[in-house]
Amino acid sequence: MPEGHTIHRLAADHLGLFGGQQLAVTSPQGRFAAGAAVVDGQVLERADAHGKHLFLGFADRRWVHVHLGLYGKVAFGRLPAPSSRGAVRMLLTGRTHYAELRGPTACELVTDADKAVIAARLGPDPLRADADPERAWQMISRSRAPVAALLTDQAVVAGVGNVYRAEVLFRHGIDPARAGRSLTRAEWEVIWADLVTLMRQGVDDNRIDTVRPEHTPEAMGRPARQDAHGGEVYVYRRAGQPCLVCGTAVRTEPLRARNLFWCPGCQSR
DNA sequence: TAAGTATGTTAAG
DNA sequence: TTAACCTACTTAC
Repeated sequence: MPEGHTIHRLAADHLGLFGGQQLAVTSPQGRFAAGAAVVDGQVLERADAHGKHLFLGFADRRWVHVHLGLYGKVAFGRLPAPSSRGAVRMLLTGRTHYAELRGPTACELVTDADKAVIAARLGPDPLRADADPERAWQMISRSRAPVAALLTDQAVVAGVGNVYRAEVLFRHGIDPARAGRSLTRAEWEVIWADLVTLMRQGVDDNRIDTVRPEHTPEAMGRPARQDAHGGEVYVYRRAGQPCLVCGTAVRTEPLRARNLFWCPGCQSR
């Protein structure tokens, strides 16, 4: 589930379960053994999320930088930890709970300076209070690239992934193939505001829901659906199925090695 | 049991 | 542009 909302939720959960505690930090799988040894026994002081990057801040300004990539997951549980299955890259053990990290693209020890370098190459994050959507607009309004590609470019907007980009474009009737520079400022402002709303909701619910109340199956008089990935969405992974609003078959096409989903009936603007 | 797919990024060519 | 990486789940046989 790793789009930005997942990472911000993880930051809050780590702080809530482990903040201010000395943690046992190990790498049962071994690939983070050296880094784990450095922070083992240290107090977790902070947790920060920037886009899809998670930073766990220990004493002496040492950060554990985690990027889940496509497969990474964190599983929390109450102690005692069960004998875990599979490869656990990092195991955190606190007073009452544990956290198991599996399959991340990145799990490494970094300094303040390293963290700043990562943050500097990211665009504004709709989930951060310090985000400046104007920075994204400057790039979008000058780009010939499709708006769908710009939205998942982490240098333009940080934290948006394949689900949020498909859904936010659907919600505003925008053709994903349109060039960034064809967007009006008003269209961008509405997209940004909606990303803030949707992603905050995603953090609270720990899943992605984008379907407006008036379009739920119940409201539309259709049988209830079950989306395999949890949340209720309009177009993501619904290729070939009828659009929840207009009935047109949802389309999919690869865009830069990711599957893009959209409704040709609703998204003509 | 095997094959296919995935909410992502990086490095090589 | 392509391959590589990492894990878990679903579907096909």
